[in-house]
Amino acid sequence: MSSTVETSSPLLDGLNPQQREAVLYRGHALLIVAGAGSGKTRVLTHRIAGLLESREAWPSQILAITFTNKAASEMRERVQHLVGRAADGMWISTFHSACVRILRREAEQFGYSKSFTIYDSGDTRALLKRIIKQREADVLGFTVPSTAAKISKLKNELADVDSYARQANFNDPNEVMFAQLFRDYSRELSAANAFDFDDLIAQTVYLFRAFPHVAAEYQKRFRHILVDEYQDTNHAQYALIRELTKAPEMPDGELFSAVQPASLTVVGDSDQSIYAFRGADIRNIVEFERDYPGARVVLLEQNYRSTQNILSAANAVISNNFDRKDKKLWTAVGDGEKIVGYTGYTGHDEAQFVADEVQKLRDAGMAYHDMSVFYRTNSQTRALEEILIRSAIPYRVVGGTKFYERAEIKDAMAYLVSVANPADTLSVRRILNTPKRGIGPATETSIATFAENNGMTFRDALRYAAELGLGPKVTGAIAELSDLLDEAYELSETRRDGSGVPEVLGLLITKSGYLDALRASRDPQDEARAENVEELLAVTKEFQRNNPEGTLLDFLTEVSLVAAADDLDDRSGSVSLMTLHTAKGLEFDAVFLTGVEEDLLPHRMSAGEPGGPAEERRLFYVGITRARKRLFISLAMTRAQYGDVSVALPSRYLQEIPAELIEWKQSPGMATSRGGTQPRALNARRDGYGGAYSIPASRGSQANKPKTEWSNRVTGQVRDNSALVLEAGDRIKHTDFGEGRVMAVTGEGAKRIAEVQFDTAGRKRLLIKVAPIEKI
DNA sequence: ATCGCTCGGGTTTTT
DNA sequence: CCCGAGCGAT
Repeated sequence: MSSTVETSSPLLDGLNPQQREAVLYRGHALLIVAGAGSGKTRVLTHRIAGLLESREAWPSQILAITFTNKAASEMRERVQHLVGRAADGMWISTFHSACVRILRREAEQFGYSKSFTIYDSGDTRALLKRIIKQREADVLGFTVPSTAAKISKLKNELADVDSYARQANFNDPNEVMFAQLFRDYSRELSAANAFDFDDLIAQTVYLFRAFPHVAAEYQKRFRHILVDEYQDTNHAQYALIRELTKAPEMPDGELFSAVQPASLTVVGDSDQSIYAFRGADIRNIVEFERDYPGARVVLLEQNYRSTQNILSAANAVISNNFDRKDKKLWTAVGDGEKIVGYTGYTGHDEAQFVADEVQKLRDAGMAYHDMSVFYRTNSQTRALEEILIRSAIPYRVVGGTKFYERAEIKDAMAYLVSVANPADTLSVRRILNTPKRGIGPATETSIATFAENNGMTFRDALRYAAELGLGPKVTGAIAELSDLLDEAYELSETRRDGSGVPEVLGLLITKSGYLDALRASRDPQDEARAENVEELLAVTKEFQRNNPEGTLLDFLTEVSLVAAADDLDDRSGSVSLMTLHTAKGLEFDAVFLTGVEEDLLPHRMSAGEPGGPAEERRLFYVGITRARKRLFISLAMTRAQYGDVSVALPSRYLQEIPAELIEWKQSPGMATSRGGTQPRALNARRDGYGGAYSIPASRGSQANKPKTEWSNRVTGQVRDNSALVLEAGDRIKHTDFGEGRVMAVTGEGAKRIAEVQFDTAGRKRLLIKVAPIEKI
């Protein structure tokens, strides 16, 4: 049914020929190989709008899948911009939320109830911990993380307990034990009416395979399926798409045989595949043409994001990966500035470089939120944060230890889950003695035993507190908790309309005494925890405002599926800090790639794995291609890890960037060449590296500056200068920068900032409260 | 049952 | 360095 969209349509304005082809092509399968920054979201949204405009599809017949909620809402917004309200009826969501939506509708078909809850990796770990202990599997060397990883891997490959057991070697006690653990885990999950992350996809595939009439419903409904970031799909996700793009199978043969399979559009870039560790299979995209014979392939190579210098660096790096389709990004915008490189003596030194450059960019008119700092591992944030705080640069860490992973938030959420899904024993156990009610492990066990003996859930066993033969105090505490959960349940049932979720949460955290316990605690951290719980209450109110019809279950689902990048607020006036993984799909005017060292990038854990170095190179490539105008690459010669420092070597990938593209403010060679105070071993190992970097002659003056400029001594001690009064004209002494004169003081209270002209280290902004300074 | 101490172990990336 | 587990004291 190939009707054509007029070539004069405004949908095609400003698109290059390849983009137009990708928008206009009509056929059963289309692969858009989209290099970084080549306008793939534009192509996808215009393609969707074209389908609607030409009446080839109703909104409800379109399913667009992304990996993050952020990408999904961005896509929805842009489609809305093109077609207005018609966007409302479309499914634009992540793999996970699309599957939750399907599973909630169909749960009863296969023995779940629609009130199932979703276990995050923390829940999974907690459950496995109990199971491993019960089976005493730890003596065989089973650990929670390794077991969790193995189960996850199997589920991503669509293996279940039975299929694992069938091929397991029963002479190997480890395999027997693992099968047992896997079985226990699966049993506990279904008893709790819960799915873990991997189940959401895998169970949907099972559902479709076991119930063809259910599958047929979705196969008929979705006529156009579009998948973003296809290179990051794992086997289960691949299988899900395959199921959805099959011709619907009818119980009695011919009736619907006229229904064609849905058309499939996938967009991806194998050079940006960085999730192999999570089961992503690059073959899904590489072999797409074989999977879908007759598929059209469109290549998008023109880049609309970065300068040519940045792209040339990216091209040069990625071309070192063999076994890839050659692809060269190019741009019409010109060379732009050179990449700036810097080698610090320590991680702190490197962080100071970042802070200084950030401030320079800001002074030149760039907004903080257009800059971002990337790193390979989350632990690298600490040094960066410390310096950014001192320099009074507003920043935010995206991802990392997330709000919803904090213990107090998980506690509060466990209360909500206990109300919404009483079968979820893990949650009920979690709140059983939180806050302290005098219910210890012994009592918990006797409740569990009672539940088992009487064939009821743990939650229901709480109703029989009196029959457990416990002391009056404990019995009363259990009954009180049970009553509270009942009361909250009643409330959630009667307030399904508007104010339900915040009211239920408010009731639970106040009447349980949880909030009061935090407030009354002597631990100063608990004050912040109480604030976090109140923050969660604010989140529920916000949720209810946005979803007046939203139920408690909807709220829990939404929270379970938020990802790191999702909460990135583009308009916050802060520099964002994130891992290279989180950075994928984002772009910034200025990007700082930090810690470009061996053992970090490539990370030492993956350097030895097959395909590891290639994947790490792609990660580096992803980082480079996030930058629009300015790219900074930095490393340190020594890196602190678990207390002591160790020598760091420049990453092998650094040498893959043509020397003429980088202007080193301090190259690895320079950093060591003046090394009177550097340990000898540091210089000795550098041989063979120094020569690879050209030292621009015009920058020679940099190297002659006194060493104090980038002192590597940064004290770790916490200080509080709240009492220090400074005003313009004062002389001060800084532990790192030496002496200087205060030029101006701005800000109030704890946020007072001094602008200081140092005698040798240049001009800096310092947060007075924490800066290591004294008046002289 | 709870609190606070010490000791030992583990350290990649995350929908 | 930061965490959780385990232990002893209250």
